[in-house]
Amino acid sequence: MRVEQGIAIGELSRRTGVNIETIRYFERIGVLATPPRTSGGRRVYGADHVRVLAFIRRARDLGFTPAEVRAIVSLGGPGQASCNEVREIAAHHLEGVRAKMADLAQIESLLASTIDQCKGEDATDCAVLDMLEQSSAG
Amino acid sequence: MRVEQGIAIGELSRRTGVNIETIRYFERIGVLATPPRTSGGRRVYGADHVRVLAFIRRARDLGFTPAEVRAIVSLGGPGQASCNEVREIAAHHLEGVRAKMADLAQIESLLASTIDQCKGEDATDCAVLDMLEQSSAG
DNA sequence: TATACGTCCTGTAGTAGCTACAGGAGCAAG
DNA sequence: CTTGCTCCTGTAGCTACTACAGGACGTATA
Repeated sequence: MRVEQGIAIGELSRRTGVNIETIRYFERIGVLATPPRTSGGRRVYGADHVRVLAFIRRARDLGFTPAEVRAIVSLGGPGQASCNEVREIAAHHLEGVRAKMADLAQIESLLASTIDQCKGEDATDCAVLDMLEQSSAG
Repeated sequence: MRVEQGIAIGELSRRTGVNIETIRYFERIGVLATPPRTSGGRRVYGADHVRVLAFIRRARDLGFTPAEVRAIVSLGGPGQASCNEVREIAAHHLEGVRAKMADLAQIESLLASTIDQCKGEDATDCAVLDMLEQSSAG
C-alpha cells in the first residue's frame, strides 16, 4: 500500500502550520530531530516528524520556551518513565504563567482605574500621565 | 546655590535605574530626547531627562511598547490638551493586557488540571504529554 | 531528452528590545 | 603628567523567529 514513504519540508509545513524557515530553525536549535536526506540533499520527513512538530507547535503556543520543549521532547526519546520529569517542567512553567498573570492583573487594575478617572480634558491634569509619573523606583 | 547644572549619563542611569546602554538605545530609537553635549562630546542631562526617563521606565515596566511610549512622550511635548490621546493609547494597551490575561488564564487552567491528573509513573501514560499531543490545529 | 517551473538548499541579514563588548578619548585628581 | 574612571562610537550578541538572495534539485510536460 505504501501509504507514506516520506514527505518534503513544504508538506510538513502545510500539515503542521509551522513555517518552513521555522522548521529548519527548530532543527538547528535542536528541538526537532535532523531528518534523513535524499541523494540530492533534501530533507525527508516521516509520520513521527509530523507528530513531534505538531507537539512542539502546541507547546510553543502554550508558552513553553524552546528550552522546555527541547527538554520534554528529549525525554520522550529513548528513556521511559519520565512522566515525573515532564510534570516538573510543566509545573515550573505553570508557576511562570501564574507569575505573569499576577503581574498583568496589577497592571490591569492600575490602568483600568486610572483610565476611568480620566476626564479627557487637558494634559496638565491627565490621570494617566499622573499615574505614569509615580516613579516605582522609590 | 547651583543645585544642578547637568549630569552625566552614568548619574542618569543610577538615578533612574536604566542601563547606560539602554539610555543611548532610547535616544537612538527616539523615545528619549537627544541631550546637549560637552565640548568633548559627552551627553549632559538635566532634571527633565531624569523625570522623562523615569516615566519611560515606568511605562515600559507596565508593558507599554516603545512605540506607545514614544507616542505618549511626544504628546507631552509642545501640544497640550492631549489627555484624550494619552487615554486612548492607555485604553488600547489595556485591551492588549486583558487579551494576554485571557490567554494565560486558559493556559493556566489547562496546565493546572493536567498536572493534577499526573500520577508521575511512566511516560506511556503521562497526562501532560497526552495534553500536548492534542493538536490544536484541528 | 529538453526545458520550464516549483520546491528546496545554504547562508546571511532582518525584526524587537535591549545588552555587552572593543578600542579609543575625555576629564578630574594627585 | 600619569592614573583611573567615565564616557564615546560602532559592532555583535541575545531570543525566537522570519525573510531574502542565489543557486541546486526534481518532476511534469513537450
